[in-house]
Amino acid sequence: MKGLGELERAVMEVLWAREEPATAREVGRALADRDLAHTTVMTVLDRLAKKGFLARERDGRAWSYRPADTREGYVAELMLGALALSGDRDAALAHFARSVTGDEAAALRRVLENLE
Amino acid sequence: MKGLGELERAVMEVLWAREEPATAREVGRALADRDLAHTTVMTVLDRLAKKGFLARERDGRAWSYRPADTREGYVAELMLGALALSGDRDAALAHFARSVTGDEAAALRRVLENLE
DNA sequence: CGTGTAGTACTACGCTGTGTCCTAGGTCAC
DNA sequence: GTGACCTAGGACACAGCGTAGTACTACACG
Repeated sequence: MKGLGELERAVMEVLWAREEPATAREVGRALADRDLAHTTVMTVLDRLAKKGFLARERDGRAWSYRPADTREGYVAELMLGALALSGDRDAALAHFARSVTGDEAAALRRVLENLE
Repeated sequence: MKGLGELERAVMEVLWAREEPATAREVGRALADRDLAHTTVMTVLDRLAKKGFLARERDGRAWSYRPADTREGYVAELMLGALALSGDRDAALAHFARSVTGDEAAALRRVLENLE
């Protein structure tokens, strides 16, 4: 699992934040503050689709994009990727557990208890 | 927290695997199968030190390098970095907790219980 | 003492990934 | 048909990383 670039992540944010799929035009509008050329948005969308982060389907003449995975899923993937770099996964997990905030540790505990 | 490159990580592995600090020559020997030029090893060591992953001190004429952090610490940092990308940290943590193996979940649970 | 060995600093080059955009060309509404 | 809108594909710059050469310094041994 590779991390994404700055713009790529911003684009994913836009798509994760909507329920609906979006066209390049719409994503561009959502990123209006960046003042990007339309083709820039298209290129990024295209690359993200090629990398499997987005699925696309026709919407009239245009393509409509939607995330292939949830944001949480993506983050979890990244975390697993980091974990995989470790020789001693348990030790790394322990270190990690001690690094999150108390509230998060509690949240984690709750999830783990309800796991089965 | 940025991820490291292939060679950079390999070099870190070498240093994490030893108790003692090591010189460029020693690291090069440990990576003998890669058949790297001595200067290549030095460059990588230098970059890692500049990035803060290694600390170095004089050892005769040569520099001796040792990791600035443990491997588990590094992995935990990476995982936290990934987590920080999430809008909803708890949701991402939950997703993550459900992604690790059962044994790892148990290990996590143990750590979290002793944390309180 | 000279010469080789080993060490350092500095510079460089190619490849890949990412941000950025242009140009050329198709299509639909009016 | 003309304009608005869309796409595909190519392009270019910049950064990060793998890789290494050069130039210079210091020590050890014959």
